[in-house]
Amino acid sequence: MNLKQLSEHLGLSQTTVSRALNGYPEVSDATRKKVLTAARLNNYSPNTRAKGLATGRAWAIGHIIPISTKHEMVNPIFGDFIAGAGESYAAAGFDMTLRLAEDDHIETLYREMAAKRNVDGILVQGPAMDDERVHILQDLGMPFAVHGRASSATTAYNWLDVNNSRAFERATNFLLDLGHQRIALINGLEHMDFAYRRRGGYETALSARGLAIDPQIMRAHEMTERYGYTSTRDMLSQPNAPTAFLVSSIIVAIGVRRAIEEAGLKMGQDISVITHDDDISYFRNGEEIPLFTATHSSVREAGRILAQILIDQITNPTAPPVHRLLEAQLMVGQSTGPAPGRT
Amino acid sequence: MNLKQLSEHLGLSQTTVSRALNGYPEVSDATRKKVLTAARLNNYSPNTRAKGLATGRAWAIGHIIPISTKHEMVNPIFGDFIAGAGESYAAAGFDMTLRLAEDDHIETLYREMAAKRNVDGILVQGPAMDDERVHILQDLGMPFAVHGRASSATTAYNWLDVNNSRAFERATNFLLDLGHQRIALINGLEHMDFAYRRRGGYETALSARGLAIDPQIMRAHEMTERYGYTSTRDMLSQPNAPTAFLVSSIIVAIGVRRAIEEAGLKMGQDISVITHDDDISYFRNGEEIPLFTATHSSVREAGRILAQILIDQITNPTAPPVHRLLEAQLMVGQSTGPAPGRT
DNA sequence: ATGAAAGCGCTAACAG
DNA sequence: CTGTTAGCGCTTTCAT
Repeated sequence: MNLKQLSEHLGLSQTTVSRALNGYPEVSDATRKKVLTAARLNNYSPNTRAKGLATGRAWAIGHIIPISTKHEMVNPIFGDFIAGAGESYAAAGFDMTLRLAEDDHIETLYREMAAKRNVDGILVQGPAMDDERVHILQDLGMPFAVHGRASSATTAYNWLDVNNSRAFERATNFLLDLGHQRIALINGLEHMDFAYRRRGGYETALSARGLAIDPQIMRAHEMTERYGYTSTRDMLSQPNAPTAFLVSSIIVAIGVRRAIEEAGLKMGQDISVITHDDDISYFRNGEEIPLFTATHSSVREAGRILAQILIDQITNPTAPPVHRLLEAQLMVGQSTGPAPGRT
Repeated sequence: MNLKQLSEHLGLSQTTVSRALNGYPEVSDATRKKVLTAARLNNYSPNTRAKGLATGRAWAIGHIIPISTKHEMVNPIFGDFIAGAGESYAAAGFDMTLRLAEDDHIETLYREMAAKRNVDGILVQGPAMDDERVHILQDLGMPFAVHGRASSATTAYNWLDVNNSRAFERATNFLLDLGHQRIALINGLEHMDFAYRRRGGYETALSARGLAIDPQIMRAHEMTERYGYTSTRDMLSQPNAPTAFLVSSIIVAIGVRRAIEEAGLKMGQDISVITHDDDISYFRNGEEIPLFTATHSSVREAGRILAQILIDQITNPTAPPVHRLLEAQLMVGQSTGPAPGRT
């Protein structure tokens, strides 16, 4: 059933029916009611492409997932984020268009999407320190919003981020307060913005207490379980082994915990571990790992907010960019114990 | 730059330019060459909505993710699957439209998508035993393909699945050959088709050797780490505890392993564990868990194949439905050890 | 308050 | 081989 058929069925013009359906004021209440019920009864929904062609809007938001670094997709927070974003999109009548792209084709893809006009805006995930995507999108005049921040960008743009440096500074202080002197940092790749900031917070806390930054107990790598395992095992076998670990991802922490167990050490007794991740979707039902979580309850909420920001931008292109910095909230679990000999 | 502008720029009609671009044979080679280079130089890409409106095709495939059971999104195989599907889509010029839906709104959503005509087909993931989606889509006349199978469906449809029952039968036999008599099954929710089939394979193998099916050492639940942990701990504390575990997901296996370690048992020595998952994306860099993997190398390949099947169906709607059953390949790792006292 | 008609950008008969 | 023309289904002036 299309608009023409519906209008013929009602004995009205397409115009009136369209206006009634879209809430224009110049339609009488009686006709509007008739139109709305008829539409419902006949299972009428406007054809998105026709509507888009007429309005110059695609009614879709693009999410581009880089595939060269598997990282993004596998990240357990990914699912929650797009679940939240999807809620906002659905409420506003937008679809979510997913595209997978090699890192080195990203610019071509953006240009193509802009030309094809099949998305009204793009949501950028996992920005690197000097992320080029921000510049490209600004260039293209394509509305966008970033989950995280791209430090290199100079002009204003829409973003939402967790306060990563503060979170790691507080986590480090927390461990220092417990008496730890050797705190290892097992970080993500530090060309990524979030990882860079996390390291900054860690170093700030150490420096503030006059402690040295020791590269021997700092690691940065793609966040896999294996990475957590090997780096922890490696550091534990060093002469001056760390007594605490600050871990940048819950996935990595699985490996960390395994290495600790294999070394015959007891979590929360011989050793302390704090894991930071934006969300805990993977372990939602397990409380054994202490966590920072964003105060806005979860990454899902972040997705919802950021998507709304992008929709607002699309709806009102002249409005200034918006950004939100969420504070992480410390949650302490059983495996965060005091430093050895300080029980 | 749109078609009109491009054609004016070239001094040709829109028709000729369109034909040249779309590879129609009745265009001279000279003109085609001219058109193609001009298109490239001017960064021309056809407007998807206009093209869709004219062709009656949306150039998009829908992936609907149920959100009531978080399960789907979090599942690590999810990412690989859509990565593979995305490749096929991109090659054929299709976009991927993602929608999140509550389980109980799925029919409404399907009807709406069919009416809006913003997807040409739907890819169904994670089918349950008596999945209604197959029937609804057949009803709507919407092309679709299923990753897995919906056992209840009587008419033919497109699907691709791993041979779950054979895989679990072989895994069970493998453990039986090692001398195990008490093999626990830690399965997914058994209203899901894959879990139902897996249990079938397990029971077949036991029955073939005249062993009893013991509900005491069988579990079925949402596949979380905690579930693996608690159910394993529970079963290990039973009087006649299992000496081997057959686990239905790599995530669950993390919990299983933790419970085993906590019980002071040694993997591959006191106890055996076999984990089945369609893919190993999460632990791609870790070899410590034995796995079945689909012979087609990975779920990514499955996504690629199934997407292509769907595209073929859309392109040629009269062709009969296609299905593929992939055999799992047994891969044995260090933690699959002999039964206790049989070294 | 309602309708007629133009047009969004493209494809696909139909002509030549 | 190339061009003219009529839609695809909707929104949106412009009339009435």
